Amino acid sequence: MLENLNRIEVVNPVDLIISQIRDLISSGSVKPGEKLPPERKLAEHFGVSRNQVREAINKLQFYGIVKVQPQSGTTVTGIGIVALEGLITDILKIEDSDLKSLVDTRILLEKEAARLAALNRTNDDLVQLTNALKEYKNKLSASDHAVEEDLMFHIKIAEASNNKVLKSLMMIITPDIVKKFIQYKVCNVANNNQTLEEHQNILDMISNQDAAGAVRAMEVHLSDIKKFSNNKN
Amino acid sequence: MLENLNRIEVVNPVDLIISQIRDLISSGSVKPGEKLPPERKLAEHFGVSRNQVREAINKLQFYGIVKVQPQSGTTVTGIGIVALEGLITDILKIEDSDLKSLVDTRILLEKEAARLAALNRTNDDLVQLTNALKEYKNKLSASDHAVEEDLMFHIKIAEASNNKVLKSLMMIITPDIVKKFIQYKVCNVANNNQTLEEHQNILDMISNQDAAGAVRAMEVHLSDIKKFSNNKN
DNA sequence: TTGTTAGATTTGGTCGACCAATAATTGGAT
DNA sequence: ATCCAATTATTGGTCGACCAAATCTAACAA
Repeated sequence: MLENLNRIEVVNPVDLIISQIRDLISSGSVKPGEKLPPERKLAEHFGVSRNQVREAINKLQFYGIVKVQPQSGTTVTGIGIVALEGLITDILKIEDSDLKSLVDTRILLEKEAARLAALNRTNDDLVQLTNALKEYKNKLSASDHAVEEDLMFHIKIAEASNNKVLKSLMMIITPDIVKKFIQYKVCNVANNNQTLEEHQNILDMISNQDAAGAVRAMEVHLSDIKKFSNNKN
Repeated sequence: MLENLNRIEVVNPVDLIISQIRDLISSGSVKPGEKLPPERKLAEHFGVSRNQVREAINKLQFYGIVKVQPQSGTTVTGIGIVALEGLITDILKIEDSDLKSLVDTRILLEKEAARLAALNRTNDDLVQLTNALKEYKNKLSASDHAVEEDLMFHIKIAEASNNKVLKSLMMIITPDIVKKFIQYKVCNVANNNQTLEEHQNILDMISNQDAAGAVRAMEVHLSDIKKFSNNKN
C-alpha cells in the first residue's frame, strides 16, 4: 500500500542553487578565470537569501570549482567540463557505492602502496610501521576490536610509499570502508591473530625492500576481504 | 632582508575551532555515536560566534566526521582515529602534491579502469565513448586545445568500468592534473593527432573486450605523460 | 597626458535575532 | 504505577543588517 505513494522529494534548496550556478558556468556565461556575479546579485536573481547562495558557493569551493577571494569576488577555476557534467553530486558520494567497487579499488591502491613502500621506505617509516603494528597488537589483547588501529597500519604504509596522492585517495575511501564493514559486521569474520601475522609479513617485506613480496603479502592479506565482498554483491 | 621576517600566521578561526572539536572527539569526551554539544554551547565555550561554529561543523560534515540532524543535534560518526590523526588537512589537499605522484597514481587508476571497461562495458558505454572521441576530434580541428574533451574521454572509460569508486577517485585527481598540466604547459608537448589515434586504439580494445590489450593501449597512451613527469620532479 | 591619491562603492565576512521542528517535561486520566 | 497528551525548552536553519577590506572613480597635480 504505502510503497505506491510517491516519495516526497525534499530537495535541498542549496543543491538547486548549486546546479543553477553550474549552469551559469557550463553555458559559458562565466568562463574559467572570470568572476562569478556577486553573492547579492545571485541571491536576488535566484530569489533566495544571500546565505543560501553563500552556502552553495562554499560547497562549490570545497569541490574546487570556484575560489572565493574576500572583499574581491568569486572566480571560477579552470577545471572545465569535468566537474560540470552533472558529476558534482558524484564526487565524494562514495557511500552509495557497492562494497565490491570499494574493496576492489582499495586492493588496487593498497598493492601499489605496498610496492612503493618497499622501494622507497626510509628508516623512520619502518619505525612508524613497527609502532603502528605494536599498537594494533596492544589494542587487540585489550579489546578484540581494533579496526582503527588496523587501518592506521595501512595508512602508514601509504605514507611510506612516498606518494601523497596515493595516501590521500586511500584516506578518502577508508572511512567508507569502515562504515561498510561495521554495517556488514565483517569484524566477526576476521581472525585477528591471522591478521596480525599478515601485517607482520607485509612489514618484513617492506623492511627487506622486496617489492614483489610486499605486493604478494598484501594480496594475501586482503584476499579474505575480497572473498567476502564478492559474496555480498 | 625580507626573507628574515617571520611570515605572519593568518590562521583561519574556523580551522582552530575544527581542531578544538577534533580534540573533543579524540580525547574521548564525545564518542562516536554520541551527540556533540549544541552549537550555542560550543560557541559560548570557545568564545566565538555561533556562525563560526556552524561553519566548522559544516566542514567536519563534509569530511564525514560528524552528521548534523536538523532540530535534533550533531552526532559523531564512527570513523575513529583515521580522520583525527591530524589528517583532516591532508584530505583533498592534493594540489600540493608533486606532479610525479599525481601522474603515477593516475596511470594506476587509468589502467585498471581500462581493464574493467573492457570486461564490463555495455553497448551504451561504447556509444558514449564513441561520442566523446568524436567531440574530441571536432574540438581539435577547431581550436587545437581540447584538454577537457581529452579528459572527458577518460572519465567515460571510468564510467564504463562499472566501478563507481574508481570513477570518483579519478574525478578527484583529474582537476589537479589539468591544473598542473596548464602550469607546465604540457599541451605543447603533446602531439594531438597521435593522441587521437591512441584514443581510438583504446576504444577498439574495449570494444573487443580485450582487457590485456586495453591496459597495454592505455599504458602506451600515458607513457609520454609519464616521461614528462619523470623529467620534471 | 600621466601618475597619484582621496573618496565612494562594491565585495565577501560576521553577527545577533528570529523560525520551525524536534525532544523533554509535566500534568492528568486510567 | 502507567500511559498519553499538552506544554515547554532546546535544537539547527534562516534571515537581514552591519563590518572591514579591496576595488573602482575621479579629481588634482606634475
